[in-house]
Amino acid sequence: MKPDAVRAFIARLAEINPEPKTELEFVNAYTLLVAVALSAQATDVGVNRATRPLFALVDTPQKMLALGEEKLRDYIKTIGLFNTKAKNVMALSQILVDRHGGEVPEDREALEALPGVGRKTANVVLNVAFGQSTMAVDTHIFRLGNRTGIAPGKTTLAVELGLLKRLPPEYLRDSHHWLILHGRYICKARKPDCNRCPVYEPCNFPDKARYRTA
DNA sequence: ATCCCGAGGG
DNA sequence: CCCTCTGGAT
Repeated sequence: MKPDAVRAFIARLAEINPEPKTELEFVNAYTLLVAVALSAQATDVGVNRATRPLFALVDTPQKMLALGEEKLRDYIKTIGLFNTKAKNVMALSQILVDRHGGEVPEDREALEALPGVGRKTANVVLNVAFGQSTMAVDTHIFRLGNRTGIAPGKTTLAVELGLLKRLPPEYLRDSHHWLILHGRYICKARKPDCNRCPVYEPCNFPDKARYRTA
């Protein structure tokens, strides 16, 4: 996609949703970190359903350690990969207490050193909790990067770097939300809703006409 | 059967 | 690169 089309694409999404926000529920940087760590291969709706009662009681790593892995597992049983996630959240909470004064570190290296926290999760925390213009590439953004032609790439890292390079800087920080929401509700994996698409014009999806039926 | 705000291990 | 972990929704 040409630079002008990329700008038109993102500017249109910005126009529709001037103040985009995360649909994951959280009350502070720690609960955001936990929520994102729990979101692998799960829907936001499913994660929120599990974390709502949890975060009402547990909103610090100290409280998580006091809760214990068994009880945490009960809270997140309905989310996929719950066993690994429960272990990771406990281990990560212990590290926050031991090495970071119970706070969520504000740098990528320290975040990615936490168990269960990779580049994508670190990027979300840096962006949402600390205001950095990172681009967290999840399943939706990876699909959109390739499907629309904004930033094609074989890996999530390639798509991330492509987006960082091609998106206008002033739109960078919020683009994470615009793209993810567009992917979730319009440019869906199975049946992209090209009829309701606000960026049909600049989009380079080869099959877009085929999905505009009614 | 496929997808959902992935990460870690081999 | 591949595989595994995993319940819930469609």
